Formats: sequence, structure tokens, C-alpha cells
Amino acid sequence: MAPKKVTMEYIADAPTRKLACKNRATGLLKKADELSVLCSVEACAVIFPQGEGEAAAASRMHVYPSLQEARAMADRLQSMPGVEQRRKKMDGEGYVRERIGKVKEQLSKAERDNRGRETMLRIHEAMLGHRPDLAGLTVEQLVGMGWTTENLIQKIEDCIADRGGEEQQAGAKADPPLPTVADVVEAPRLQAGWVMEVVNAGLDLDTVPCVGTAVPTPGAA
Amino acid sequence: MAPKKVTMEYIADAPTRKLACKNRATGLLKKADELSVLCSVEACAVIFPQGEGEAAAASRMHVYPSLQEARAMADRLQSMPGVEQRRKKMDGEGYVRERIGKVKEQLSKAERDNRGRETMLRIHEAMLGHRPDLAGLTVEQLVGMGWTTENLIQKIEDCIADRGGEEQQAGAKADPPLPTVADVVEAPRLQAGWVMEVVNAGLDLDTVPCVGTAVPTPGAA
DNA sequence: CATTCTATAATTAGGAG
DNA sequence: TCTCCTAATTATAGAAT
Repeated sequence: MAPKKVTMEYIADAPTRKLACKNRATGLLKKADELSVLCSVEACAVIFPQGEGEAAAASRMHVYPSLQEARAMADRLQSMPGVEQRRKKMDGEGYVRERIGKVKEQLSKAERDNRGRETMLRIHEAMLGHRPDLAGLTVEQLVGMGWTTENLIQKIEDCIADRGGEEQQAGAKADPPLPTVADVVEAPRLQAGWVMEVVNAGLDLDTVPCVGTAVPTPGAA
Repeated sequence: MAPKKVTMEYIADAPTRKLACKNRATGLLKKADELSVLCSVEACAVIFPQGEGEAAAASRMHVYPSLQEARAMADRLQSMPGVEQRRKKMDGEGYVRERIGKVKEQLSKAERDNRGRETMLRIHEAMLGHRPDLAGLTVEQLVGMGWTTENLIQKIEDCIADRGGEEQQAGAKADPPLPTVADVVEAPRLQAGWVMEVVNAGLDLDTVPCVGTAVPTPGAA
């Protein structure tokens, strides 16, 4: 009838723990929403259930905002520089360093390794043409592909930027003259691969401005 | 000296809003940590600052747990099925629908449009071969490319799955006549675009298992 | 501005149905 | 299992420094 002082340790009792997880997860999502509303910031919170399989996990997972937007933010997170702020204190790290021991760290690392392998497998599957279902994509889908690919470019740029201070083995390193949109349009040759082909098939380069709209919130209306 | 009943609307006053953002962000991270400790679940919370550039954003961003682990979880999020739970109510969506007004939606939409435009420019830049610097990429960077590309594949898969129930009207709207992957495969010179080329340059396909390790935490020791 | 303080609002543990 | 209820704990808006 009254909450005892919360002890910051794993709740052993299963039903109690499950209830607490549900309640607190809901509370966390609510807090995230409040923050984003009150301050107009983009907040994202994801709570993965205990070590379940990826597929089964979906049902018990908590996500704010929608899964789609969370994915978009996840992409954004990946495409961030990540080198500079490594040294900074960065809120939250204190919590981790305090709470998360080496055991858990190693565990999650192992999990990541495994999952990385299987996803990498899927890449090769798709890239080598074992997925012929690409036909029939809508414009929105093509746009989505282009948007997601942007992260790839971003990441590459960041990597290159990171290596900027180091010496370049290959001589061709000077910052290339930034091609304008005009340049791009004037060079419609197929230097691009299958991704670009598909994109070009559905989107004229002059219609680029339309891409931003539909991607991040495909399901939000 | 005492908090009046909180009104769930954007805080107009800038200093007040900034303070609230800082406090509540900290609180959110703490809640996330509590949840993960009490229930042994993996929680992740990311708060992006207001519409700043990616680089500048890093300093004011809040992340739980560390940026590295958050990225790993983002990776996990991307590789989840995602289609099945789309229709389910999914905690958090309720909050969004209730709280986020049209104003904010339009605002963020506009911001996203702009970002999409400039990033789309970069896509074309890189895809059309105006960035010859890709040659000096490290294995980690190539692996990173592979990771992000996986998102593309995942997204495509989701889109395809979504259209599974619908009827594929050929030409009713702007259904683009795009080449199937089979077509691409049959044209060997176009089969692999620059992405594939770079990947092949650094990674033999048979060496796949090695890639999983380095991906999620490129900078983590 | 950033911190600290404090009274009050909000969250939530535990019990009961 | 879920919801409702109540009270103790926790978070935090506003003031003061």
C-alpha cells in the first residue's frame, strides 16, 4: 500500500519485476513524450525485453515514438560524428559506468557480434540478387531507400573527415570540388549501381525536394 | 518555489524551456537507468537537441547508455521485423497521437524537408562518383557502410511486406517501371554499383564472419 | 547563466478486487 | 492478469544565490 524506499537493484521476484517493468516503461515513454512536447526536442526511448529472440521481442517491446520514427532516429544516431563527443562527459555515461559491470558489457558485445553476422548475411543476400522482389516499389518506397542510403553517405563522409588529419596514402585526396545539383543532373550516366538505378527509375533528380516529406514518418498522418 | 500543475504544451520562454529540457532530460536518463537496473532490460534513450546541425548537436545531446551502446541498440532496432507490430497499438504511439499538435508536426516536417534536401544532394554527389576518396577507407569504415546498407535492405523488405496485401496496379498511378534485381544480375557490369565495389575492395564475401565484431562500436575499446 | 533549495506535483509500490 | 486505490517516494518548477 505504500512503496518502500526503492532499492536500486535487480528485482528478484518475477511477477513484481514484470509489473515494475511495465509500469516504469510506460512512465519512461510518458516522460519522453512530455520532454519532446514541452521543449520541442526529438526524444526517443526504446526498451528491449529481456534476452528474447528478435522476433518474439517485438510484442513486448516499448518504443517512443513509433517504431518507424525510432528507426529514423536510430539512423540519425549512427550517422553522427561520434568522435568528438567521445571524450566529453555526456550525460548518462555516469550511470552506465556506475551500474553496468564488465559482465553485462561482454554479454551484450557477444550478442551484437552474433546479430551483426546474421544481418551482414542478409546484406549479401540482397546485394547478390537473391531478393528479386524489388519490383513494384512505390515512389515512397524508393524515396525511403534514397533516404536510408543517405546515412551511408553520411557515415562515409564522417569516416573520411575523421581521417582528415591523418596522412593520405593515395594522392587523390584534396577536397573535391563540391558538385552542385546541376552537375549531378548533367551527369546522368550510370556510374551508380543498382540502388541508384532504382532511385532514378522512380524519381527525377529535379524532383528531389519531394523526398524529405514522406520518409521519416511514413505512417504518421 | 513550487511547481504549478504542469501544462503539457510547448514552453515559450526560452530560458525556462532550456532549463526544463536539461532537468527533464537528466530525469529521463535516470529513469532509463533505473528501469534497466531494476528489471534487467536494455533501455535506450536519446534526446536530440532542437533543429541543430548534426555536428553541433553532439554537444547538447543526451544519450543513455553511452553513445556506443545506444548505437548498438539502434542497430538492433533496425534489424527487427518491424512489420508485424506496425498494426499493434504499441505503447507510446498513443502519447504521440494525443500530444503532438499539428503545429509541431508541421514544424518538424519542414525541418526534415530541409535536411532531406541537403543530404539528398550528398547522395547524388557520392553516388555519381564525385567523391573518389573512398579508396582509402579502412576495414571498419567499409564494415560501417555494410551496416548502414543493411538498413536499406531492411527497409526495402518492410516496404515489400507492406504491399503484400495490397494489389499491385501496374500503371494506375506512377508505379515506376523499375528493373528487377534479376535484370541487374543479368547485366554483370551493372550488378554491383559503387557501394558493392568498395565493399568488395575491402572485404571478401567469404570473410563475412569477421565483420560482425567491429560494426556496432567502431570507436569502443 | 548555472546551482541549490524546497514545496508541491507526479510517479509508482503494494494491496485488494 | 489486469485495474483501481492509496500512500510514500521521487521528480521538478520556481525562487533564491
